[in-house]
Amino acid sequence: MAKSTLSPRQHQVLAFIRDFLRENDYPPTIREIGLGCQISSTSVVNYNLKKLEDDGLIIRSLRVSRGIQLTESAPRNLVPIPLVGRIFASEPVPVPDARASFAPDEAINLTRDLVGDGADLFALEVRGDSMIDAMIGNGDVVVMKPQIQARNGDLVAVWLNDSEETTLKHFYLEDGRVRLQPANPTMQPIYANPANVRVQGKVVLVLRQMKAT
Amino acid sequence: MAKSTLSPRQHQVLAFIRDFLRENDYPPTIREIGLGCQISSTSVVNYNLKKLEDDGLIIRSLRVSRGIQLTESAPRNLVPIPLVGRIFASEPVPVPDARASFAPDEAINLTRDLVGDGADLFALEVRGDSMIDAMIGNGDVVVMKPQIQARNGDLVAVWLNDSEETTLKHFYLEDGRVRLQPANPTMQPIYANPANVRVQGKVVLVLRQMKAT
DNA sequence: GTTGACACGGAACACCTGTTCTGTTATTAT
DNA sequence: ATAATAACAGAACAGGTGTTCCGTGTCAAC
Repeated sequence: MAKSTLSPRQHQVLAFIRDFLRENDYPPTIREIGLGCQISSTSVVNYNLKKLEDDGLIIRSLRVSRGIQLTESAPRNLVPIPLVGRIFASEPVPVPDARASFAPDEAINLTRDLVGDGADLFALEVRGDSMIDAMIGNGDVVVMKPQIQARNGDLVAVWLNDSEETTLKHFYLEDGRVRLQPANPTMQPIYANPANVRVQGKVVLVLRQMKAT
Repeated sequence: MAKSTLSPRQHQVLAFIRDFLRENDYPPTIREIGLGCQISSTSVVNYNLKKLEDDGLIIRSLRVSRGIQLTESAPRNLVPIPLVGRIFASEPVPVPDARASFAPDEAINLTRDLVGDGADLFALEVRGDSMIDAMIGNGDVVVMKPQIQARNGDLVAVWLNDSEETTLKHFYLEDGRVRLQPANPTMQPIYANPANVRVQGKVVLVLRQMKAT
């Protein structure tokens, strides 16, 4: 049922479905396929679709309009990441609620190969030059994953209780104290008491967009 | 027509469309949306869909069954940018040929709202810490647009003839000489003779991806 | 109180859509 | 020649589907 030679018609139909899907984002109807492939009868289209399904090239949903999927079609690889606010040195990171509703008009879409599954991720726009020792400047966008605990080496956003500021540093727990290492290797680390630092999230990705020309 | 706050219903509908699309690869009908969102009337679904369309979140094809596309996942929104090589301080930027063939597995896909039209763009991976005064570190990826001339304020990759190195700086032509200003405002500019600098391209975007957990 | 916008329900309509049935034509095997 | 099969056309049907019209209730403004 799987392997057989495709007739020219079946190639034509398959190609049409691909093109149609690329153009419209939804599959064609039987009659639209007929129109696009110069097939005057719906039964003939249905006939060839059945062949394609027998060959495992498409999957049909019975009695469903436009119920055609390409088996080759890749899973959706765009992940919308809500841009939930800004990050200042003088304020804690505004970590969003677990399932807070977000306005997708304020979202950044990235491919799955960049951010993986993308669950729980959120983005913040950096204001001010206070993160410069993390090589992050004014206007940069940081994509973060909310988490309370950090592992050694993670670039995390931490709130320092006594100095009352947010900073982005590489996190190391060693000898009972926390070393916060700037990403810029020419700068010196900060040492802090674990009780004094509150990890708010881990930086997954940094995005800097230049002004339009 | 574009800017408004989405009602909970509209969030619910939008989320349902996303989930349905992920599950079936084709968009839902109005009645399927109503079923999935506990909306008993098709007119109400239609009403909310119209709102979503007015907000630019979906695109509807009139009188077409399942004629709904998410603007966020429109295929035309994705721009593949070839990752053509690495950039060292000690070598000129490897600007690619106009239409050199590139393997798609070595490409970065970004949305059009980030990089615009995307024509001619190419990406380079930065090696070494020599670009730190531009807030660009080892492993960062820079997306560049090839160009010979720069406008004041552009962040450009330039090759310095006499010191024989590549650097990323903000470009200013003033009083017959070139001022190369580091993006990091705490650092001092370099002044150079225009004959000594060769502009190779303009930085459009910087991407920094953290190591996987 | 009245008005108007907003969100929703119900019903009806016309068309779309998948399915099925009956034929027709050309090719190939027997 | 005859039969079988593949590929196609046309028509008809039942149900799906988008659209539209007419309501109801709520809420804030005036």
